[in-house]
Amino acid sequence: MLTYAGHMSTPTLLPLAETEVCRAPLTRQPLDAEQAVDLARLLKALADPARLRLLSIVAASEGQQACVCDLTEPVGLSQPTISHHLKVLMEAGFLSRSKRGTWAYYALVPGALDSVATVLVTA
Amino acid sequence: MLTYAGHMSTPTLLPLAETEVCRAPLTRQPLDAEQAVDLARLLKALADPARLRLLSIVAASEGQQACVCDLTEPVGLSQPTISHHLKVLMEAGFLSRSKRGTWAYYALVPGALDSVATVLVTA
DNA sequence: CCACAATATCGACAGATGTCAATGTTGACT
DNA sequence: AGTCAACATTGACATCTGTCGATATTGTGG
Repeated sequence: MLTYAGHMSTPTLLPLAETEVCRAPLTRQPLDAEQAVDLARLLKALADPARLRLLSIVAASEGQQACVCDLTEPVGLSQPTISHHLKVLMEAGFLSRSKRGTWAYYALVPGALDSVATVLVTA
Repeated sequence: MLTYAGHMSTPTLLPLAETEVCRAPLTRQPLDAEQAVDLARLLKALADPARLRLLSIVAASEGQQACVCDLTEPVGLSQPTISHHLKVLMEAGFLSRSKRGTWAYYALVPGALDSVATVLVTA
């Protein structure tokens, strides 16, 4: 689904998180090489302090969305660096981008973080 | 607790996973800089295909433990590289090591993966 | 059309990371 | 003691990554 107002960017790369939703916890049976690479790609996207803060700030914002100008100051990095991190999170499927006027609003992709959490859980 | 048979190695670095167990999901409120660095450190330890496979193989092994010689062949990397990855996972608090004779048995630290999963979950 | 504001992209650079071969350590067994 | 097996550590190397300044792109408003 994931229909948003405004112009929805079409990511050139496939949303990685989606390919990975329906996996059993990694503690149930060994992952093969391909599954490991896919999951590692998602975790790599999350494994950065700035990106984690970006995700949490977006999640805690009004309407679960925020524009770049709202994110630069609290994280304390330059605007190009923030844009870079947002792109990484988008390509991994954790964020979506909708453009309204000059502003680009980033929002959490529902279920993306949860699918990673599900794979990690031991139960 | 975490009492194991055999000689239990005492990691020189504090088990990072433990410091991080009691955090609310990152989507509830923004993480501060320190929390972000801590969580990123854990995710970095997980964000590698070889290490994910190591974790899953250990978890699926008899008694949730395996020695290095059992891990080298299925992962397809050299023994020093396997030892390196196991060390990373140990220092992050995901694996523990108990030595019996010449063999070093690695085992999942109960709850370590789950605590990361809990932080990631959206609910 | 022209300036300006918000983002994105590019190029460069320092530092981190994954990998292996070589070597060191430790314990078992004769 | 001596040898061998399992594992850890070291050193080196290529690659990846995070960061910024500079520049390009796109949309707004005069």
